[in-house]
Amino acid sequence: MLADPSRAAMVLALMDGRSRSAKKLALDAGITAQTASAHLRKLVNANLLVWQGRGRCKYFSLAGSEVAQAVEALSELGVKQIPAAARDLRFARCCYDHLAGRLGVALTERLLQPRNTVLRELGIDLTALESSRRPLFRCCTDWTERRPHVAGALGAALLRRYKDERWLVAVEDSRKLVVTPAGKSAFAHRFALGPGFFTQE
Amino acid sequence: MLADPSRAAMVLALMDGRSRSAKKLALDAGITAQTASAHLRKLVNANLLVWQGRGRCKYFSLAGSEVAQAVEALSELGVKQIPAAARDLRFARCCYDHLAGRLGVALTERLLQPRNTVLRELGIDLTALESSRRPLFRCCTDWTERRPHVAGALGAALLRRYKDERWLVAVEDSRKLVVTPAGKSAFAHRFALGPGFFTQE
DNA sequence: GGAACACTTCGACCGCCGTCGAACTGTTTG
DNA sequence: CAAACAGTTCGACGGCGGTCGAAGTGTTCC
Repeated sequence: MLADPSRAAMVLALMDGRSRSAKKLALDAGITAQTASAHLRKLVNANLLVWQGRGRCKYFSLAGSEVAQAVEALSELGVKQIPAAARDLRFARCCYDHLAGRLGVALTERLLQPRNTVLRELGIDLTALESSRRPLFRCCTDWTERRPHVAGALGAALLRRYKDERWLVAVEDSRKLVVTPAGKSAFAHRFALGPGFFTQE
Repeated sequence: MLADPSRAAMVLALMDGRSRSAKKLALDAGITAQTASAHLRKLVNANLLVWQGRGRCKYFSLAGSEVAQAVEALSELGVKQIPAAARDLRFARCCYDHLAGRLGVALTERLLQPRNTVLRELGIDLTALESSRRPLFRCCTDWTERRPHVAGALGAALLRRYKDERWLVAVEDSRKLVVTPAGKSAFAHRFALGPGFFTQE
C-alpha cells in the first residue's frame, strides 16, 4: 500500500499531522485528481487515512499515531538512499503529533533522567493524561537518530506546549520545525542542552 | 520492497533472527528457486537482508534490528486484517533477537519500575552493554499489544538469558516462543506477574 | 439560474514486474 | 569422473494496477 510512489508522497505530506484536501495532495504528488481519488479511497479502506468533508472539499489526515510510526520505521530503512532530502528534517520535525529529530531525541533523554522536574515546571498534568484513553508513553524510534523519542499522549502534550510557547513553529507544507530564539534559550535552560547544540543545526 | 507477497513471506520467515538457505525460503514462500533468487538479490541490494555462503548454500538473515522493527510497525497496521494467523504469536515471540508479545511488554513494564533489581539479579551487566557499539535501549512498539517492549543490546541480552535458563524455548520455523514450567515460575516470581497471567495464554 | 469548482466514475491504455521453463555454473559426494 | 544438488541467468509470458481523458454528481458563490 505504501509502496506506490504517489501514495507514499501523499502519506508523507500528511506526516505533520495536519489535514489536506484531495486536490492539494494530488498536486503535490504530481498526479491528476482522478488518480488521486482512487489512491485516497484505497488508503482510507486500508485504515491508513481518515477524511472529513467540509463543504465541497474532503480533508484527509493520517488515521493515527501507528501509521506515523510505521512510516518512520520504514524511513529508517531507506535513510541511506535519501540523505539529501532528509537533511532538512534531521534537526526537528513533526512525527504526526509529537516532536522528532535530534531535538526530540535530546529532550526525551533529559526527560527520562531521574528526579527531573521539567514536566511539572512546564505545567504538564500527568494524572490528567494518564486518565485519557490513549497510552501515555510510547516510544517512537527516530529514523534519523536511531534512538527513541517520546510519542503517545505525553508526546502530543509536549509538542502542543512547545508550540503554544512559540519555542517551535511549523514550516508550511513540511514536517520541518524551526526553533525560535526564545525556544533556543528555553530549551537550553530547562533541558540543560549544551551551548553547541543548536549551532550544529 | 516489502509489498510483494513472496518477499514479505521470506522476510517474515526470517523474523526470528535465524538464517535460512535460499531453497528453504523459496519452498516456504511457495515459489520456485529462480524466482526466489531474484527476490533475494533485490532484498540484499535494498539492505534488508544479508547472506553468508557455506559450501554450496547461501544462508540469508535480516540485515539488522531496524528491519525487524519496521516489519513490526507495519504488522501493527494490518493487525485487524489478520487476526487468525497472528493469534499464535500474540503471547510470546521473537522480534529479531529480543522478546516481544504480551510477555515481552509485561516484562518491560516491570523492568521500567523504579528501584527494581531484577537486572542485577539476572546477572545482566549494564556497564558492559553500555560500552558496546550498539544502543543499549531501544523501544520497539509491539504490534499485538500496542505498547513498547525492550529492544537493543539490552533486549538481546535478556532474551539470551531467558533461553539459556530454558525459561523460553523457540518453536521450529516460527517466531513463536513457549514458556516452560520453570519459566512460568521464574517470571511470576521475579517479575511479580499475577497468577492469572499465564492462564490467559 | 449559471458558472466555477471539488470530487468521482468509467473506460482504455500501457508498462512494469512477478512468474516459470530451460539451460548454465559451481560445489559436494561417492 | 559422474551424479546430485544449490544457486543463477536468460527469455518469454501474463496480469495487475497506475495513469489519464471524458463525462457525471454535488456544492458554492455571484
